[in-house]
Amino acid sequence: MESNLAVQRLSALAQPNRLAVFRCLIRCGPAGLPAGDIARLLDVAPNTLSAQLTLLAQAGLLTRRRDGRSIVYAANQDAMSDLIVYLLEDCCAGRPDICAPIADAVARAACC
Amino acid sequence: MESNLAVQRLSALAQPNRLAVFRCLIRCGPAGLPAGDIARLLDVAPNTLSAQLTLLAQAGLLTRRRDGRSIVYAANQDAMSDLIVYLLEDCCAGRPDICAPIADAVARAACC
DNA sequence: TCCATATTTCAACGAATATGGAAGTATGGC
DNA sequence: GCCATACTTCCATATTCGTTGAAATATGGA
Repeated sequence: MESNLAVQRLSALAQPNRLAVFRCLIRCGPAGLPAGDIARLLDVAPNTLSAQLTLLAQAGLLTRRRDGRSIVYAANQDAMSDLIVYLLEDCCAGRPDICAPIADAVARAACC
Repeated sequence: MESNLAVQRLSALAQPNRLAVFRCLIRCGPAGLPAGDIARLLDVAPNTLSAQLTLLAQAGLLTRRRDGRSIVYAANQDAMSDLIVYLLEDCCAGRPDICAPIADAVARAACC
C-alpha cells in the first residue's frame, strides 16, 4: 500500500462523524445501509452526510450501489485490512520480542 | 478506547510527515531517535518537526525522554495496538464469515 | 406527465491545521 | 560565567476542512 493512500484513509477516518459512519457500516457487514438510514441513525444533515460518505468512498473505505431510490453504502473490509497491515509493517525490525505485544493484542481483537 | 481518543490518534497519523515519523519510530523500536536525527532523516525543519512530534506525543502515540541535550522519541506500541483493536471492534456482528478476511490479513501481517 | 422521496452538488462561510521565522529554554563543555 | 548545540514555543500567514442553505439530479408511483 502506498503512503499517500494510507494518509487518505487515515484522514477519512480522522473525524468523529466519519469514524462513526464507518464503524456503523463495519457492524452492518456487506449488506450496508442506505444513506438516509445512516443520516437518521447518526442525526446528521443529509447533505453533510453525503459529503462525508463521498470522502470515505473516495478513500476506498466504502462501496456504494443504488437500490431503487436509495444509495446503499457498505464498508470495504479489504481497504481496512490493507490499512492495518500497512500500519503494522516493519514494526519490530526483525526482533520478535519488540512487537509481540502488538501481535497479541491483534489476536485478541479477532472477533470471530 | 474512547471514540475521541481514536479520532485524535487517527488525526495525528493522517498527515504524510507525521505518518513517516511514526513509521520510522516503529521501525526503531523502544530505542527511539533524537528529534534532530528524525529531522535530518525526513528533511523537515526542526520547529515544524517539533510541532508534529508534540501532536503525536499528545495523542499518546510517542513517548519522549531527555538524553543529554537531545530529546529522544519512541513509538508507543500499546497506543497503536489499542487503536487497531478499536478499528476491528464489532467488525462482523457475530458472523465469522464476514470478518474472516480481516482476521487472515492481520495474521499474515504479524511480522514476527 | 406530475409529484414526492432520496440523495447529491454548489457556493460560501467560519474553524481548524500546517508551516516558517524569530525568540526562548535547557544542557554540556570550556 | 560564557558559548554552542538541541529543541521548543510563539506568532503570523496561507491553506485546508466541515457545515449549511439552496438548487439540481435520479427514481418510483399515481
